[in-house]
Amino acid sequence: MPELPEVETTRRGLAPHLTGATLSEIHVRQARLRHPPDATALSTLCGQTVRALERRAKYLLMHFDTRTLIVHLGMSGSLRLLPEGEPLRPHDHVVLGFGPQQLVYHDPRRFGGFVLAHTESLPDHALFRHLGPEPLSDALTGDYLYRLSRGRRQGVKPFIMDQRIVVGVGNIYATEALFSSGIRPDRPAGRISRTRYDCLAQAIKAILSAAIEQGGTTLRDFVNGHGKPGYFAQTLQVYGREGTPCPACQRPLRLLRLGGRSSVFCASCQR
DNA sequence: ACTGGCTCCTGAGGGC
DNA sequence: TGCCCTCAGGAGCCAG
Repeated sequence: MPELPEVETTRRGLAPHLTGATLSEIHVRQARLRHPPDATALSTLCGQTVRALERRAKYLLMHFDTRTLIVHLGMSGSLRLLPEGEPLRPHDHVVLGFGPQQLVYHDPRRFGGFVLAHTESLPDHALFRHLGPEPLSDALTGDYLYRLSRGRRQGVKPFIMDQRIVVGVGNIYATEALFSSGIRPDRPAGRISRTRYDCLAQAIKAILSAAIEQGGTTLRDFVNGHGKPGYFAQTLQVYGREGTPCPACQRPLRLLRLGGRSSVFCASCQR
């Protein structure tokens, strides 16, 4: 999935085409998603215009006249804009018609979905209430991570992947940011110095920003709003490269399993 | 309060 | 060729 850079890439690709467009029809072809789309509720958006397309964490927010349609891409989701009448493929679960173009939600693993919410109460919405700050905002600092991590024995990698701590950092970018800042993924979060958290916070921002610039990371099937892959995969230093030489010291990269997620790291460069 | 483990689902890839 | 196992970009829920 889509981590933050992939959702942001999708948002940037779609915004110029969807902003100001009026929804003409909605087809829910498969409602059994993690967040099941309610076809009846969604149909009340027909005739309304998209006022803005925003992102919060890994959620895409489609603001209509009276309500906001929240879209999550789960692990394998993508949105693409097609000419009306273009043939659909397997796992194209929801189609939003905007006159001559259609926005197609595709999600083989069905971990994503759609939630309709009242725009004015979005910050209080159950999906958003407990989310941490945006990683590219000034709220994410080394000092912030340092303070929240005190007393925690959990590994630093699951710690920075916890959306209550900071949003948008998934397995790929957590792995890369820890390599970049020289911190072992299994080091207890509470046993890392303020200085090293400064370095980690900067690495998270730098890597997410670079990934957005490159259109995100395509491992299997991520595509932006126009069906194009992202190019950050070629920039990845360690993710998915266990057993191959560390780009810095040439020693073989090792694999750990932390919180059920694979974590590649260099035992020599990361302490 | 934290933490790790399990779960939802489909598809790809490796070993035999 | 085919079968079975493991793993994959997320994240909510549960028990200890």
